[in-house]
Amino acid sequence: MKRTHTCGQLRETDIDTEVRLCGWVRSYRDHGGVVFIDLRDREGLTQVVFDLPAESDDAAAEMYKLARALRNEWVIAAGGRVRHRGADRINPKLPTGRIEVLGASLTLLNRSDTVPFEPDEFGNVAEETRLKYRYIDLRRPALAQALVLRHKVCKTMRDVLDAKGFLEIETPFLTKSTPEGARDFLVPSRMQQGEFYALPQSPQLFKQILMIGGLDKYFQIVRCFRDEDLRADRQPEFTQLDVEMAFVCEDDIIDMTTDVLRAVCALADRPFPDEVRRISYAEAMDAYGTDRPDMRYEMLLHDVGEIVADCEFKVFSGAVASGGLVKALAAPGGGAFTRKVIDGYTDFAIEYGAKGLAWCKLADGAFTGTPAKFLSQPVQAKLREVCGASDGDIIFFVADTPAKTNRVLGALRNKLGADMNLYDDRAFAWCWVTDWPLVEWNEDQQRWDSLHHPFTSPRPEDVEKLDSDPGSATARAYDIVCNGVELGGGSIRIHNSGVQQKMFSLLGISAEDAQDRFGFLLDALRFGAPPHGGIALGLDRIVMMLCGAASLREVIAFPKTQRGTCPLTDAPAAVDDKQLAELNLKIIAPPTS
RNA sequence: GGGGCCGUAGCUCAAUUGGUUAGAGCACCGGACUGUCGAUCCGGAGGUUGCGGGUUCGACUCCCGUCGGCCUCGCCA
Repeated sequence: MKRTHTCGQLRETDIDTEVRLCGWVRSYRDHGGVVFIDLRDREGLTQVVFDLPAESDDAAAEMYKLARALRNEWVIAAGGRVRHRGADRINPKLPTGRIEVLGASLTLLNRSDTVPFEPDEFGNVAEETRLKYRYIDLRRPALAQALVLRHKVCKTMRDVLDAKGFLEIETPFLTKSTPEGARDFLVPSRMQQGEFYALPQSPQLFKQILMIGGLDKYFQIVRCFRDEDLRADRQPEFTQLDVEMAFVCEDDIIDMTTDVLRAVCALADRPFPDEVRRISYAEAMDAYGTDRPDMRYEMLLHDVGEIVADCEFKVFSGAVASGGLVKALAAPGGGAFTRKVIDGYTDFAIEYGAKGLAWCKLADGAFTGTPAKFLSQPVQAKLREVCGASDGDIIFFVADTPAKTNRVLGALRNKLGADMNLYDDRAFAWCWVTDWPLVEWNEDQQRWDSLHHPFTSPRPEDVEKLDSDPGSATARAYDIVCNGVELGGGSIRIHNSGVQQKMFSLLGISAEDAQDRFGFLLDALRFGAPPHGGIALGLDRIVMMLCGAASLREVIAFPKTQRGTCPLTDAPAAVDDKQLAELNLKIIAPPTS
């Protein structure tokens, strides 16, 4: 039964070799006197030919009969000699297209029912069907190749880090709920009834403990769990490359990460810059309106508050007067946008929370649009200059609270960039976002929230600001961003118990609460914790980007639907009463379905 | 929790203003064919139009509800 080659392997140099291939019938072409079988495995496709046998040869006749009976997705082993196809029979679409195997033996290993869909590159099968029959979908070359790439990415990450002296160390999946950040997945404990483990949102605290334990230079390719609503780029379980080092500062982590990413991009044949640009959080927000700027194109945001502060257009001047932010974005050539297109952008802005979207078209040296008549000539001139706009362009304005203005106009910039084809789809624009604020004020909860997480260190010179002016304290945090997608983030951690306690108290976590939830960390920090820091990279997103996929589901073997279900296994599902009884649990409100 | 799109044969889709027998391609079954390569040709079978209710002489089509999928805002690093 053993195969000698894969279906993607044979070339002209293999001509006259006796081979044996195993795989799935992707298609069959029965010409009566000759039968072609396209045999597929995860490596590729090879054509096997069966010629009409001599009448006297019963064994060959039997084999030929079987060859004619083969159907799609049946599993076979076929042996024979490799031969050239002949100059006029070459299939340039296949890497193996210059050769074929002349079938001399054929074993039917298994039949297949008629498949619900053909696992080929044509067609467009409903996602749910693909997930339900994932074993068929996985035969699709694109999906198989994404998983091959994923494997190679993981291997490269391990090789690079191993060469740098890192240790891969596993951390628990059954751990403690720390209700910071995302919602936890909970696991009831049988032995400690009424108590729950939580699946880790990340191994954050364990890797810090490893540093304190002296196992500096740790990494792990690890599953993380977050019970939040799904998106195309968000699954409830996802994989991180998690790294932590002791005795380091920001540049050490950034350099290490850059080396990893450079190797990963090289393996996928993707460009990676010699030097990754760095941009501060403040600059990113100012010019791009987001903390994950898409640098594939310019078209920057401009703060025009000062220019319009005293203008007659109350939407602008009113926003400035009440401490808001007025920003503008000039779209080159946007003067040609129809009313319908502009209305579309207005709806888009409203989706993101804007009250509306003001715009002015520039033509013949003048502004048109709602705000135009309230903007004096000098104001119009300044807007032109600041936005770098000229006749034929359109300027969009958003006037709101600083956070909302940035959110809306930043999102609009992304949409315009895509709609107007402002960048090459194959471009990769990397940047590090640095100098993050340590905390931000949460208006709803009336408290400070950490931007990164509560274990991120402030800059040493900013520690005292935790008391005086927390909002102005800068964190030793950094995010790696590519094409407007956050691919990872990390920080230098707090390694001083007192500072950590101060941080908790700033975040409104009482001393008792802190001790209850993070006591083990606070204890550990008192027993010789070295300075340390690290980063976590989103593996799924990196692979998704490298293969240009539109969804995480294209790079995960067994992903969940948007409602967190698995059509293959039908998870999640009800459990036996016996199982519940062992856990001393009772379902009090049965699902209303 | 909100907004949007979608659900018709195994798969991908079509079906006029609400109109009489719901069509096509692929897959499947039977047949033909000695160089195809998403083979071709001839024939066949295949449907509770997601589900439940309603309006109507008549519903794939309109209305209400419900289930499911995808995108997205909120949420989430």
